[in-house]
Amino acid sequence: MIDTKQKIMDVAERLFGEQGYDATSLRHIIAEAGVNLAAVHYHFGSKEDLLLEVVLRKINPVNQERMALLDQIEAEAAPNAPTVEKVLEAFLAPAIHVSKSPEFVKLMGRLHAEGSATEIFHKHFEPMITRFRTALSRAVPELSERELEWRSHFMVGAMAHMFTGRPHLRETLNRDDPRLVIDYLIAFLSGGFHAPAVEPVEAAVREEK
Amino acid sequence: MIDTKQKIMDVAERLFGEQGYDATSLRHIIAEAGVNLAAVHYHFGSKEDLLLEVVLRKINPVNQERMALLDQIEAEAAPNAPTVEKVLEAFLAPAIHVSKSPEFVKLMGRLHAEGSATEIFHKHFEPMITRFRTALSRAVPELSERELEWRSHFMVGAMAHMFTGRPHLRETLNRDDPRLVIDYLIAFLSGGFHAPAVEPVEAAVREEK
DNA sequence: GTCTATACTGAGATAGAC
DNA sequence: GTCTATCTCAGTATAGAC
Repeated sequence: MIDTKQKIMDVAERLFGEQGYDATSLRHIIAEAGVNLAAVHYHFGSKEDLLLEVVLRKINPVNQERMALLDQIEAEAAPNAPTVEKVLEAFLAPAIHVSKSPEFVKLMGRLHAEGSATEIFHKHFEPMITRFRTALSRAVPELSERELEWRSHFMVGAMAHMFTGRPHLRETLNRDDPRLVIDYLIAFLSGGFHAPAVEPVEAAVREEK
Repeated sequence: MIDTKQKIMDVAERLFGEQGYDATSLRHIIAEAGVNLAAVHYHFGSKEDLLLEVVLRKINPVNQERMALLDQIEAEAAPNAPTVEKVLEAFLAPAIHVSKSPEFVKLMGRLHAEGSATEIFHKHFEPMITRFRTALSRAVPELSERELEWRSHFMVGAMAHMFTGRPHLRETLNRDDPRLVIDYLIAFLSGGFHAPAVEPVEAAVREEK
C-alpha cells in the first residue's frame, strides 16, 4: 500500500482517542490498519513518537490559524496594538474545532504529563506562544515581563483545562455552545490581564538588574 | 514486617516523583522497599491504584487545610461573605507546600489524563470544590451559576498548569518566590472573577428554566 | 527505501502453597 | 498476609525479502 504511514496515523488517532494511549496496543493498531508491526517502528521509531506525530498533525493547523488571525487583527489595529480581547480571540477561537473531537486533548495531556516527547512538543508551540506574548505585552504594557509571562501561563492552563477530558466537564462543554464557553473564557482572561500588577513595571525593571 | 504497605507507598512516591510513573516498574519499587512483588497487588490491586493512593495521601491534607482556611475566613467575615481574594488565598496557599516537591503534580496529571482511577480521584476533590464554588458564588453574586462554574474551571486550570512539570516553567517557579507567584495568580484570578458577566444573572435565570 | 517475519526482554498480573 | 512460580502481553530490535 502506498500510504502505510498515513493509515497507521489515522487508525492510531482514532484508537488513542477512543481508548486512551496506554490502553491501545500497537498490535491493535496494526491489525486494524492492516500493516506490519515493524512498519510502525520504521516510520515512527516508537509508540510515543507515533503519538507525537498524531497530535502534531492535528495541532499544527490550529497554530497556523492562530498566527494568521493575529496577523489580521494586528493589521487592522495598526499602528496601534490590538486589544487584549482581540488577541485572546485569535488565540482561542481556532481551538474550538479541536475541542469537538472529544478525547483529543486527553492525548495532549498524556504527552504533557509523561514522556520524552514533551520537549519536542513544546518546541512546536514556542514560536506561536512567543508571538502572542509579544502581542499581549503591547496590549498590557503596565505589566512587567515576568508578570506577563506568568499571566500567559495561567491563560494556557485555563484553556487546556477546559478540554482536559474530565467527563463532567466535557458534558458541560457539549451542552453549552462552545462559542459561548470561549466567550466566558475571553471575559475571564481579559479581567485577569487587566488586573492591576502585583509588581508594577518600574519596580520590576529595577529588580531584574 | 507490619508496615509493608506504607513502605511500598514511601518508595513508590519517591521513585514515581524521580522517574515518572511509566518509567518506574513495580519490580524496581519492591526491590528498594525490600518486599515481594505480589504484596503490591495484595495491598493495592494494581500499579495504577498504588499511584492513586500515593497521590491521595499527599493531596488530602492539602484539601483539609483548604477547607479549614475557608472556615476561618468565613468566620472572620461573618455575617458578610469573604472577598474573592480571601477565598482564592485559602484555595491556593495550601498548594504551595506541594508545589515544592518538583515532579509531584506531574503524577496528578498522569492520573488525570489516563487511567481508570480518574473518577475516584475526582470524587475526593468534589466536596472541596463545591464548598469553594459556593463561597465564590456569594462573593460574586452577579454571575450566573453556569458562568461561575466555568470560571471555577478556569481557575483550577490556571493553578494546575502552574505546577505541570514543564521544565522551563518549573525553573521559573523555583527562581521566583513561590509566594510571589501565588500573588500573581491571585491578582490574575481576582481580575477574572470580577470581570463583567457575559451572561448577566437575570438573563441566565430566565434561560435556565 | 519499504516492509515482513520472528525473536527478545521486561512489564503487570495471578494462582496457590505456606 | 506473604511468597514462589508462572502467565500473558506489551514495546522493541534485528535479519533479510522485495
